[in-house]
Amino acid sequence: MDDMSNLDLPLARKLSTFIELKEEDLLMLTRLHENNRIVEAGSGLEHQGAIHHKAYILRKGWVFSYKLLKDGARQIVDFQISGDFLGLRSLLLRTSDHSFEPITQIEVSEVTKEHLKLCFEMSPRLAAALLWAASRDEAMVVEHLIDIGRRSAIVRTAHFLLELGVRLELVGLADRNGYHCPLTQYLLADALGLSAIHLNRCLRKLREKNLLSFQGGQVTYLDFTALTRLADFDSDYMDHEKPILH
Amino acid sequence: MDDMSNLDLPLARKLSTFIELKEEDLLMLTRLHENNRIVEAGSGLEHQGAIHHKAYILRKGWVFSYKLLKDGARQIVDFQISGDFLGLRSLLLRTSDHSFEPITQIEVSEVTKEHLKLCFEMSPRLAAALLWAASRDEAMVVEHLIDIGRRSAIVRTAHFLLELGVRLELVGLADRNGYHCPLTQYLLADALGLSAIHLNRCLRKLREKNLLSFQGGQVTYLDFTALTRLADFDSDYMDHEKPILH
DNA sequence: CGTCGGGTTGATAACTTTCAAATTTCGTGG
DNA sequence: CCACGAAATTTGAAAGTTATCAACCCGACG
Repeated sequence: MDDMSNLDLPLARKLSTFIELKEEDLLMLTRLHENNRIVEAGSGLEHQGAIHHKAYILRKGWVFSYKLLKDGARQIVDFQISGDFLGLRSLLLRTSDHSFEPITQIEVSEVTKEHLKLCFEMSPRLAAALLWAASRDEAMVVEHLIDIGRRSAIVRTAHFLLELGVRLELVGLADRNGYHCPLTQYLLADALGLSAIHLNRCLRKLREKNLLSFQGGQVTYLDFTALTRLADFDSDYMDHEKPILH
Repeated sequence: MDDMSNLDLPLARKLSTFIELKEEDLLMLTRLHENNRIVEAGSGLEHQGAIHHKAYILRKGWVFSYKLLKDGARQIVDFQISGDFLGLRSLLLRTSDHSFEPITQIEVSEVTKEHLKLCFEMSPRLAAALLWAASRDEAMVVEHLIDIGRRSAIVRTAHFLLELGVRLELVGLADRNGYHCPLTQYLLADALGLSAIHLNRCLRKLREKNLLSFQGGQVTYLDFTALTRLADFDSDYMDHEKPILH
């Protein structure tokens, strides 16, 4: 059935959690996924300040978006997972303000300005849903900001990993026990604004307290309730409702 | 002339920097500004988790958006100035994820879900421009994230104040000498993820180095070039082009 | 005049980074 | 299956940054 092949797309799965995707929306979604590429881990996708006017839908794999500072420090802004957009903003603004790099081998669908225009014209419902998804992503950057600004290193670590878990659940890549996570401690540290060494100690503390373990590419919740309590975790900001155009 | 009265709106001024506002756009913009309110400094506008489904355009004054943590700490996510949106996201998602509070007396125009719908239908150009503006605001939250995550306290302070200056320039409230700034050191500290005491020392250092002074509600650049160099400041991420729908 | 919010300063404590090095893990070729 | 090298993780010790606590100053305001 056509529906099945479409809901096979992580983005469709994500969107369909919130709006009922109609025939024309699924059609448009399929068109957005026509131009596919596979990119190997480690290759730069887009460079700071480069003019691209291209965006991607991440179908499979992990990516991080980051910015390098002139002193060589790196701040990771976000990790992207299946169903997320890459560089949607660079379609709207002249410069792309940060760079992307695949953590694993990834599969992406290229989305052009023309795609988006078409989408706005042919299926405004879908366009609104996409903007809703983008808006939701923004909400998570805000939470990330709060993590870094006002939470202690250990709380911050716990909170971030929980948040990541909820996102992965949305596309079926996590459950209440934990999830597979290909991040190195260096990557995670650069996301959390910590040194890798200190992060390592925080992870150890979380493990020793029997709250969460992050080993061998696997995040495991050891005591979910206690963990959310420690992390001051509240998934409300990811709560969902239909977007404005239904 | 009608144009003049419209460009008198800070939002119109901001948008018109990037797209040519046509008759129908200005008309729609005017409609968005029909329902006005004045709110005194210090009164809460919207509470964490409250369901509002209302947004505002800030016409005059300063607002901060923030989140309180359960341990009482406060992280300020952003300051809003003339022409900025308040709570646009709460129109799209069920919960508003953080609270707003006016710093000064403010003038706002209330924008409802219906307004936005109408806007999408009647003037998609304008709708796109509004989304562009929102996207631009998001880009600034990202820069703010980088400030907090990987810049030292003093660089962070300088960078943030420069960024604020550029935003104020867009609506005619700053020039290359500096700007009026009603923030207290406590507010600024909570935005930067610093203690007020440490921020105070950073400000002193910036003053002693003859880079920037922040006193008596006035930010003054003492040596703009040296300041941008210290702050690793690059306004590229705020660069502008026409939004996708022209 | 007294209070209050904001700003400033010093001393101390806590947290986090940096540097250096040992250990473990993992992919690859022998 | 084992050896090897590279990458990732872990630990210790020392240094640096930032927070916290406790005052004190100052101007606005009733």
